[in-house]
Amino acid sequence: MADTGTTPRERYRTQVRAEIKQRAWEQIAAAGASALSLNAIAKQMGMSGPALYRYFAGRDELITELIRDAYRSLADTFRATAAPQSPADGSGAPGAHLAALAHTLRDWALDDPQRYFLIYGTPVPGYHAPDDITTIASEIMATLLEACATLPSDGPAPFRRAMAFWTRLHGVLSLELAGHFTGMDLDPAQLYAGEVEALLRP
Amino acid sequence: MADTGTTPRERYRTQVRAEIKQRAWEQIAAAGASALSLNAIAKQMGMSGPALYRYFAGRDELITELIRDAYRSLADTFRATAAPQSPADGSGAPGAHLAALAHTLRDWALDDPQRYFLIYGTPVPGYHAPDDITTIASEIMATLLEACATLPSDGPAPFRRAMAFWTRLHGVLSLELAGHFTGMDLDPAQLYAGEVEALLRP
DNA sequence: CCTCTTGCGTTAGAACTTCTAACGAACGAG
DNA sequence: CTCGTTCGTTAGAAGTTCTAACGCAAGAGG
Repeated sequence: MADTGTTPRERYRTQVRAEIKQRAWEQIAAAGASALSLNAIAKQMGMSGPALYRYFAGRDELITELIRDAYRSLADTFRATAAPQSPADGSGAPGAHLAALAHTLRDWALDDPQRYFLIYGTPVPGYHAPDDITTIASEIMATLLEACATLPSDGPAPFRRAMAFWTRLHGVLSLELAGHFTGMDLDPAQLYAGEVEALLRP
Repeated sequence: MADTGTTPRERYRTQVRAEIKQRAWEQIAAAGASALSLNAIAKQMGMSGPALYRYFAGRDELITELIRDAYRSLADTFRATAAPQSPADGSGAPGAHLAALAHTLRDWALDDPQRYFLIYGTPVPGYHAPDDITTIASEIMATLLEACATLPSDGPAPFRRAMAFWTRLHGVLSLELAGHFTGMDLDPAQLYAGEVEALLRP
């Protein structure tokens, strides 16, 4: 499976890169992105520090790669979320695709909260993502926009609807993932579902 | 002004602590909380590294103190946001207090985005805020709840309304502050105002 | 099959970081 | 004026990222 690359060298290289990234994700899930340590990853893999620099130019490039993978993962997950049996003319349930996207988003975020925050969390003031990453970001937005365009248009314009969808769901989701709802006698899933429902009937 | 403490020693101590925190805020605003360096602060203040440990037990305690100050600042700013000339019986403009809180929140966040993210940004998996900080957090929530309770009650219950207020405004605000709207031909202030308006008429 | 270039992992070390320990000096209370 | 507390210092341990130089192993070309 997945013999990326032709030569044995390339295969080995991509395999090691993949393992490095996997350990990096484990560290990030455990203690956040700021606690990611190249040295610790190297030790876990049984090799000594600077060896990792054969695979990533540095900590920043590794993190950027993880951010790219996170965007890619969300974009693919969004794309794979088909409108459930809607006959392309938008009959069936009108907002089924949007609702499916909403629940896909929440599942994806809950699956790895720190991955979500790598995309939508606290920005680093100096940092600017490379162009290909912003391209993936607009892919995500495009998927959302398409789903909004299939709705009956007696409500707001597709773009306004998409922005409301994005901002409101991110609002609930990020506060939930950050733990701001704990001890508040509140079911985050229900709050989320309530916002989705409100979004589908304006 | 503000001669906190009686003895000269205490005055000097609180003054140095204040300067340390101020430099810390500058660093955080410039490069994010993860780039905060005690050594750099010490050098800026003309003293050598470990001297700061007389004033803060370590980096974590300093950051916790900054988080506390951020919460305190937001709570005070919220409390100071009076309902504009509403005669206590809730006549006048019904949602004036809520609208004022909304704009106060945005102004406060724009004034120092990293301070906002210190409260509502990416959480550190291991970290749990001390009890007094969660107390301040509930102060903020209480202010919001009170403002929601003065609304005509043909809409949702005050608690639901407060949650919608919180999550929706945080959704728009955090995405704006993180720069996710750049290059999107969209006025964040307008989007924000639109959400506020929608919040006031359900 | 043999060479030879390319790539990988190593150690050494510089420049950082947080943080502890021990020392000396200055300050203020008695 | 003395004496104890507090402050700032330097030294150093244990981390971190990252560069440089070295040796070895593995694949490519003759």
